[in-house]
Amino acid sequence: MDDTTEKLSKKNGKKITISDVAEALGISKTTVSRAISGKGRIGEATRRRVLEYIKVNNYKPNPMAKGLANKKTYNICWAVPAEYNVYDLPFFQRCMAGVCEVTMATDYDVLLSQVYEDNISGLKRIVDNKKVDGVILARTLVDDQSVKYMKESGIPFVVIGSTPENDVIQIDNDQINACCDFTSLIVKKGNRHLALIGGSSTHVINVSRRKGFEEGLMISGLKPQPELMFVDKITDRDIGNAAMDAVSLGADCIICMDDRICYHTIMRFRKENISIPGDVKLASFYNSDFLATNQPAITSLEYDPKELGKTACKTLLKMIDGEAVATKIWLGYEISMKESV
Amino acid sequence: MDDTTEKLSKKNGKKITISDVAEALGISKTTVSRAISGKGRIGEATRRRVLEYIKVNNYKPNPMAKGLANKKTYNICWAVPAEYNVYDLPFFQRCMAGVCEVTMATDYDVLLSQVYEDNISGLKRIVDNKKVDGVILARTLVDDQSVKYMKESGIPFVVIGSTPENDVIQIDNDQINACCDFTSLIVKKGNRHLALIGGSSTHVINVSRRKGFEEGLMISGLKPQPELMFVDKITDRDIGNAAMDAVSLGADCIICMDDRICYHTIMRFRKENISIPGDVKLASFYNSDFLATNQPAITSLEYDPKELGKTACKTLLKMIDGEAVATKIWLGYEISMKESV
DNA sequence: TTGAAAGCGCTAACAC
DNA sequence: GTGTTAGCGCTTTCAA
Repeated sequence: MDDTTEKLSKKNGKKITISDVAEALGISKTTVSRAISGKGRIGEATRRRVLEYIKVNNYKPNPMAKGLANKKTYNICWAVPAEYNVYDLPFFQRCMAGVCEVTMATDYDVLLSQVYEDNISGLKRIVDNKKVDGVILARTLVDDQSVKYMKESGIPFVVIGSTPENDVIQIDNDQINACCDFTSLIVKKGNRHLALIGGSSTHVINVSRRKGFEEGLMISGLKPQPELMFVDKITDRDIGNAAMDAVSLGADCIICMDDRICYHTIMRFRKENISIPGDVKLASFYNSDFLATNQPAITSLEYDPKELGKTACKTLLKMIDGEAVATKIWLGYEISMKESV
Repeated sequence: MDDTTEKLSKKNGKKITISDVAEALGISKTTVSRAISGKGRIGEATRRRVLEYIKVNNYKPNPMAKGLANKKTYNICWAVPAEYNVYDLPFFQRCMAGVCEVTMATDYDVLLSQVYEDNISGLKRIVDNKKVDGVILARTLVDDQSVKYMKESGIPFVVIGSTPENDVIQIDNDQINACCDFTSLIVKKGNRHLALIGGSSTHVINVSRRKGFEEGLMISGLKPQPELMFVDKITDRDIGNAAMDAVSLGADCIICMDDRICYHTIMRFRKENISIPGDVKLASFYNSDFLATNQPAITSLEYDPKELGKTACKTLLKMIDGEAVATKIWLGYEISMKESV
């Protein structure tokens, strides 16, 4: 934007309004509005004249006024967990990048809300204050306050992940099948005693992964061994201990539910001089860049978080426009076999 | 909120407006408005009656209408780098948490904008569309388009970091002094050949850290050795190679400009069987959770990113309210000596 | 101390 | 095809 344009777009230092445009062109505000929105009948000539003028003069409609008039905000809410660890970060960041990429191509902007497992007041405020036209919940819990609240609120929303609640639009990778496939493939590689180390079972994703793991064993003709399944391991200490226990109990391969668990397992093994894959094999249900540079390379299940974000956002935008959408949208996954198994 | 309140707060399923409140109380909208805003004269009795009523009925003023009337949006923009390699950095997330914490205690919400080094169209759109009352730039570049654009725009903004541009409100840790202190302390520990590995010199922070490093050597009576200073190392490969070169050139200690660099250095050394601190010592100019659990613990400089976010946000809010603020606000740092040096 | 009325910038019936 | 008019929900003079 050069200086000339800059100056033209203001009127005594203030932004120009639709009235200024109308007046300058000697037509009514309605006509200008129609030219811009494309709604209603309007002569092709006038339409072009208006469009040309607003382009030259860099006129931008005021979203506040527009919002007030048609009861829309042109904002969506990206609700991310406030409690997370570094290892979850890449996931949410990539999802968010997907969301932003989609909104950039539309009239929408993204309002941020941090939600806690036990405190969703931030989300509530944004929704109650009518500051957004829809919301994306970045993760789901087994018993999820945000989901319940959003259902009551009546405004469009989607979740990234799955939920037991009915009638909720969900965008997810098919965790159960993915983990089932992954597990059975590892069994095919000759491993018979698979251990599982997982995080909090308040998270739907952890429950699903565990389920997939068990199914994977079953279809391989193995029985899940409860003593080799360690769940709700939150601290790095607990994770490390679970890993050591798995080894003492004779596990030949440990599957970690996520990268954080995998990372702490590796650290503990390094400390205890347990070699991968010599003493025990190792795999992870999710691969981020953290593990990407590890030695040895970790066998893992890979998803595309950015695509999740994009799909979630596109779906939400459709809902806001009143279009029908599928309740459940599944995205793919890839299995990446490496030296660690 | 129980069901009764829930129902009271709606009128045929729609949110109640200021008119509804006025009507119900048999007073004018003006009076209701005054009771809420606290501006203008109003009888104590009526004021309390109104406040009581809106509380019971859960009335929330519509920010769109409010915004249109007094030309405010009650949103601020949090502009973060969109580059892929910063996605995983906890730094920006923690800053953001600070920003959100502050806004939560006010009427403001946070609008997100991803900015690229060479493309700030997202920021421009948000500002041009008047969707925010102010913006926080999460990092600064040596030649920063966003800063220049924001200066022109005329709307309040602050930067986290430093900038050569004049009259820009900056919130930063004193990187130069911090890195200088840190470097000289490491020299005092008996190290004579310090290598530096740094990221892009388009970032102000990297330039400052390098400067601090050089000053630290000088005040310790050492001369910076150009061959031991590796900058603009972006990819994990380049970083690893620089680290290997530093070792072959006889460095006794390597200082990494940030965690990502430190992480990749560690990974490479692990691969090449170079021991820390046995073969070479290692330190980082910034410590995040990345390194927190590393073995051996990494000597590092520690900042408080959340505090940066909080301070930046508070400062911006003051500016929006027309208060005067200091141009440069310095936050502290701590040196944390660990086994790696 | 309170209220009537105008206006913020835009949209959408409803006329013409 | 275009304009008039009445809002959207709130704030703010200006009177009373």
